[in-house]
Amino acid sequence: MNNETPLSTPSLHDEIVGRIRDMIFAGEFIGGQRVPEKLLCQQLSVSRTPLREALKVLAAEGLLMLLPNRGARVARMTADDVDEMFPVMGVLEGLAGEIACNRITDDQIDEIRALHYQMAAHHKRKELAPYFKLNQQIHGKIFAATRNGTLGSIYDSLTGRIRLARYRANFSYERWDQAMAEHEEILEALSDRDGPRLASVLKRHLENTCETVKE
Amino acid sequence: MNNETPLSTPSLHDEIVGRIRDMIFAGEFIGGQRVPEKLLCQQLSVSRTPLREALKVLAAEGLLMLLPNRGARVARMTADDVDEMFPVMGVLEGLAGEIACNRITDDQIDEIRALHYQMAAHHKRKELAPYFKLNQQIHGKIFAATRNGTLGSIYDSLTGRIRLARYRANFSYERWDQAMAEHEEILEALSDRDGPRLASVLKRHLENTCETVKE
DNA sequence: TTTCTAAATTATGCATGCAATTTACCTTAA
DNA sequence: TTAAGGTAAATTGCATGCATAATTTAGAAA
Repeated sequence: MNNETPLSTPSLHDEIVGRIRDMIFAGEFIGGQRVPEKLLCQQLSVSRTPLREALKVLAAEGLLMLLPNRGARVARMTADDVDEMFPVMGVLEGLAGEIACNRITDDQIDEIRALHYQMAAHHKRKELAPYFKLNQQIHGKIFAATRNGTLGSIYDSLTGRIRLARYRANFSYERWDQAMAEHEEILEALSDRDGPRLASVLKRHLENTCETVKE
Repeated sequence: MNNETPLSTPSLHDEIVGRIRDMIFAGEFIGGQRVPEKLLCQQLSVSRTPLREALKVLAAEGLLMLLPNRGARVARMTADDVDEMFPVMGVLEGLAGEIACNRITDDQIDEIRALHYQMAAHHKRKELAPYFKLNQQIHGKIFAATRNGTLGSIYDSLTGRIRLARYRANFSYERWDQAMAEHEEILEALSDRDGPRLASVLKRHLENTCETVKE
């Protein structure tokens, strides 16, 4: 028994859900291959019951496929799936932009501005990974500023599933520069609290992202 | 052991999820009161393991609240929750209208037309329950016509949660007439495959619905 | 050597049992 | 009579065990 982490008292299965989710995002079992319960039990040092409960939840989230009597597989995202998701993301981002402009506080704008400049620095130095992380945080903060939990959780779920698609296929520096320019505009629209403009920039920005993701 | 229903072979917990969902929608345990596992086990004649798996899934869907060591409760929808959900529904309906107009087949329009006239008949006779059912089916068919599973499942999830709110508070016949008129327009726009118009009608229609639901 | 079949192994689905936490009840004191 | 405390019952969380379905492996025939 290795004590990787104590797995503190409150609700073990929730903890497990989070851990497996992280493992999925870390790409630990890509390829849509079978994930034996026993193996996960050993890795997380829990028994099968809470593990199986966690698998059900993750399947409901769309991160896993559960085939009856045939175990769990990481959901594989097809190009069609991604095509389906982007228009939905588009209207959600647009709505988030509108609402955020009405509700965001000055402090929140400052936070986003800070992240933005950090991100710009990473862009300048062509540091892709930290750029992506900041990018994600900024979009997350915009959704947080809407103070609409429903909107936020749907967005999180969609971005999570999109992360399953192994992308950055035909990534180009040109597109990256474009994305960065769009982010400048996003920050401007947000500072001006110009809802319609923010919505339209976000939508355009997403279409750009979509093209990048879709190879 | 009563054999209420055979619970056929393929995946018991899925069956349970569906059944409990139906029970929730049927309003069997409203009020946000504790739902003892044992009781459900008896009612569904299953053991606790698959039942608990089902509860986790329903909690992930947002239909149940799971308090650690304190059992499951039906999620109670506050007015704020509904306020959050409607703008999201709005953009989703709008998007669905746009996409549906591009993709819907003549046969699908005919199906919706048939449902529409049935619904109109129920409206004329002031038969509320069948009206609601048809209404729901029509909106469902519009989403189905988009052939966008992501969009459809998010919509289903939201409508499901809205159904938890005990509404028809200040229902008025005037509003009902208005809703019916909007449905006429919906059918027209769909027949003309006029995406922007359909999107705008659906949005207006939803705002009307929203007012009705929110008392 | 290849392929088909069948047994053995493994994994999944569900039921049950035990420990821990919560809830209900009852006693006791103010 | 009410409030507080403690004990008992019930409920939840997790582990384990057994039955069934799936997969792998071994063997035999072509």
